[in-house]
Amino acid sequence: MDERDGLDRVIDEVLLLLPVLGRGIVRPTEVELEGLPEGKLPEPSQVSTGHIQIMISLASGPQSIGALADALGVSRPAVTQLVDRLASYGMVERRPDPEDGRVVLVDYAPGEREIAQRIISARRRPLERAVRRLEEDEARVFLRGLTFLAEELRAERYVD
Amino acid sequence: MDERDGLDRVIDEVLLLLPVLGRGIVRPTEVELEGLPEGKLPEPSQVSTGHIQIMISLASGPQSIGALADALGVSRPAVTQLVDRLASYGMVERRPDPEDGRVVLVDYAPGEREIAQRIISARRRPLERAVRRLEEDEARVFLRGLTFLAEELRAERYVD
DNA sequence: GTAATTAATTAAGCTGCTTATTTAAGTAGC
DNA sequence: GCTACTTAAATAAGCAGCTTAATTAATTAC
Repeated sequence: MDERDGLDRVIDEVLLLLPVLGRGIVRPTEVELEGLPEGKLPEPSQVSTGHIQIMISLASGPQSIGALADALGVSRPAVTQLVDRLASYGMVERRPDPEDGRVVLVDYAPGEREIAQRIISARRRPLERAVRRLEEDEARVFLRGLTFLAEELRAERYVD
Repeated sequence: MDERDGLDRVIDEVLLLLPVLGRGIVRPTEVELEGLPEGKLPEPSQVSTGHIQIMISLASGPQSIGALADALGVSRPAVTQLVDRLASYGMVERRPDPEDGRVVLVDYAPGEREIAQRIISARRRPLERAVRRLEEDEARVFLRGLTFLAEELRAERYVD
């Protein structure tokens, strides 16, 4: 009884908190170029979650559009669009796959790898600050909660 | 040293998980009307986080557009739009404020309060399942983590 | 009673996603 | 070696949710 109430209250609070988080997470943020070579990115460069996910994925080597779509959990056209934008920033390049003429491999443009790394770090910063306000075992619990939530959301979506 | 590594790994995993969550949270979901009076909502009714937030806010009485905007953390025009849609579903109504002719009060349409309640419950379900996979004290830690994250994201945004 | 403020709406525009369609390249069957 | 199927990506059209800037209407201040 007591436990139900306690959990229910927590659930309600999370329910109120999630939308704020969702918007904060998904919304693009201006990239601070502190210390970056000027002119590499056009001034009002905005980087969204999708862009970050792609940059992270490319860290393990060139990827096809399809592979990126699967990694991001979005459709192929969505990735085409995200890559278009990153390419227009000069951040990534498209290359034909020598082994299969149909696939397009996406990779960092020359020298952009470490710039991407710095952008990822910037994006990671608020998250890092938040997690560091927790003890290590608490942080693990936090991650577990997020994982559960992602699983349940996914399950809900595919119930149809 | 060891702790840094441990936390860093957790942070990286969260970084990868957040976009998926963000999309899952923000994206509208079809409302299952099981047991609801037919015809109340047009068939392909989609309810997004913003709509849910408004429905929850209205539980504590009629609210002005401005109050809702503050509660949701979005602009006034955004709320106007969300309310438009909910009104088109017949879920809410606009009413003039007798005390101030400029403000528009938003309230549940007659009889819609409990329907809203059921929609909120449906939306709450995956979240509830996720949280119930945690112990109560873990759930509290989870909520704390989310709160910290929301705070840090907000701080980041207003640093400019 | 004119001027400044405030609340909401309208307008225009952008991002990120979707599905359906098209184009191009690879694979099989005969 | 040509036709037919499949597969990868891009293009097209469209929608939701947000933004800022401009407009309309009501209130308050002097």
